[in-house]
Amino acid sequence: MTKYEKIAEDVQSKIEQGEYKPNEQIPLVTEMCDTYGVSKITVKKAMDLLVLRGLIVKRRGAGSFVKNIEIGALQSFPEMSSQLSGFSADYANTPVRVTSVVHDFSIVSPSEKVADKLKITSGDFVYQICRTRLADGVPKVIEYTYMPIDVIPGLKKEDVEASIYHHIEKELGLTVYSAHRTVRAVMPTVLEKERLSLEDHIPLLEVEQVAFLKDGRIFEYSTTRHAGNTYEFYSISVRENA
Amino acid sequence: MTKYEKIAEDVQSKIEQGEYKPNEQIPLVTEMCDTYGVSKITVKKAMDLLVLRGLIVKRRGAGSFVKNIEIGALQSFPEMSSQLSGFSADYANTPVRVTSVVHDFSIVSPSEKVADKLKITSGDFVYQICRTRLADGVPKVIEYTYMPIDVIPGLKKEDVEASIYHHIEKELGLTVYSAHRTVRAVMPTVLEKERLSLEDHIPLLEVEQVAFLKDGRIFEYSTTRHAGNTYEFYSISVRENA
DNA sequence: AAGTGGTCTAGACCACTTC
DNA sequence: AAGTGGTCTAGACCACTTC
Repeated sequence: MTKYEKIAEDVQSKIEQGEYKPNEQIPLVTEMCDTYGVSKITVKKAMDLLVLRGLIVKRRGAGSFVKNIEIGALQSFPEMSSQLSGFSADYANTPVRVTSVVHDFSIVSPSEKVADKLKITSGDFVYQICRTRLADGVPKVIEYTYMPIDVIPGLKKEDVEASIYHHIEKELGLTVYSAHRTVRAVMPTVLEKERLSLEDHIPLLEVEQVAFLKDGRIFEYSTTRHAGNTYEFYSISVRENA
Repeated sequence: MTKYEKIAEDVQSKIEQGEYKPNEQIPLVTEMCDTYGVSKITVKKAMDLLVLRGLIVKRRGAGSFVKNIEIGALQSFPEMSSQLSGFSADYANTPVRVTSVVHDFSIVSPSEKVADKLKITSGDFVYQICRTRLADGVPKVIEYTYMPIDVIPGLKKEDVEASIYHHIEKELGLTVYSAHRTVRAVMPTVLEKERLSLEDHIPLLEVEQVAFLKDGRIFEYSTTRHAGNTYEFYSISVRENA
């Protein structure tokens, strides 16, 4: 772990512990340089991370301050906002038991749309996966996933039943890097309504995603449809020239 | 504009113009130092901006590469993802005419929930605004907005009929800094269905937002409900230790 | 006028990829 | 072994806020 990551963690934990309270000023850059024994630019880089996480605001000429937000929400918030680790990880630190019903796990030639999203040709093969994910037995979301078999080799039924991200990061040693998402409100199909055990007239939150590995390759095109009354999508936007 | 902003703009425009193509390597950091006559860390800062915008990936030991994405989508994408400028700005560079129907513009004591979101007491007053926004006469979204009158003084009916953000940034000289958002799928109420001229069984995308000024003050709590078939929410997530 | 954070440099050293 | 980007420093100078 780098120095700036350590400093960011330390300050974040002090905010979470209530040592630095909402609206309160945090120590000056120069003080932190002394405290942590680093240069100014390293402190700045650490604090920039906390700005991106939505925890502090910096005001040139005045100092840096804890944002006036729900501290209780912090534990989940920063993680939710990047959301690069999949459904299983959302519940990793909870007692909730995650299971999957696999409706489809096959290798097919991609449709034109899927090939276009994955930036492959229709001659390449892809995994086609459809799963319902359940939390403590309650269906939460239906996932439609496509992954090039060249990029994610060796995917097995067991992985699909458990966690695909585990296979990618732990078995293959690849790193999930970024995701481009589009979110919309939709109505379920008859089949989805049944699979999610939905009442009438419950909308779904659809998240369409193209996901990239650290080496720049696209490894996934997926559409997830979340039962509207049980899922929220979080996002923190910050001016670039913060 | 700073050096790193200029460099980021230059490289981004070269990507948009197709001079640097998807999957192609962009010039080395050392080359860019020569090209732009700056130090390494300035080039790095510029390229970090493009990483956050989802345009490039950087690979230590190998170089930096244009992401394999739709270049055509770029014009809208980076702006959409920060979305800090309101509905009017979304259409600022288009020929679309934005209008508003103001259903409510009053000053009230906030409910407990609103006071909590705005971090004020129920003794403070807030503007309570409900508007339907239309693009070329077609209703697109209903906004429910609350703003403390102390933070945004002098808001008038004309501002609410035109652009509130214009009043905030141009009249008051304040800067919108960041927003924390929660997105869900919901069904319209009977009234919303009428105001948005919706067919039966069309869901809405609800965006609940707490927005901050550069000086750290919360200036807005709003809920916007977008007609589901006409609105998409974009988001780019990137690993922090990119 | 004093104090804050922001930008930028030149350069040392390091982690990682590629060959 | 050679080449890539990443981290970090010490310090100069600047933009902005506060008094």
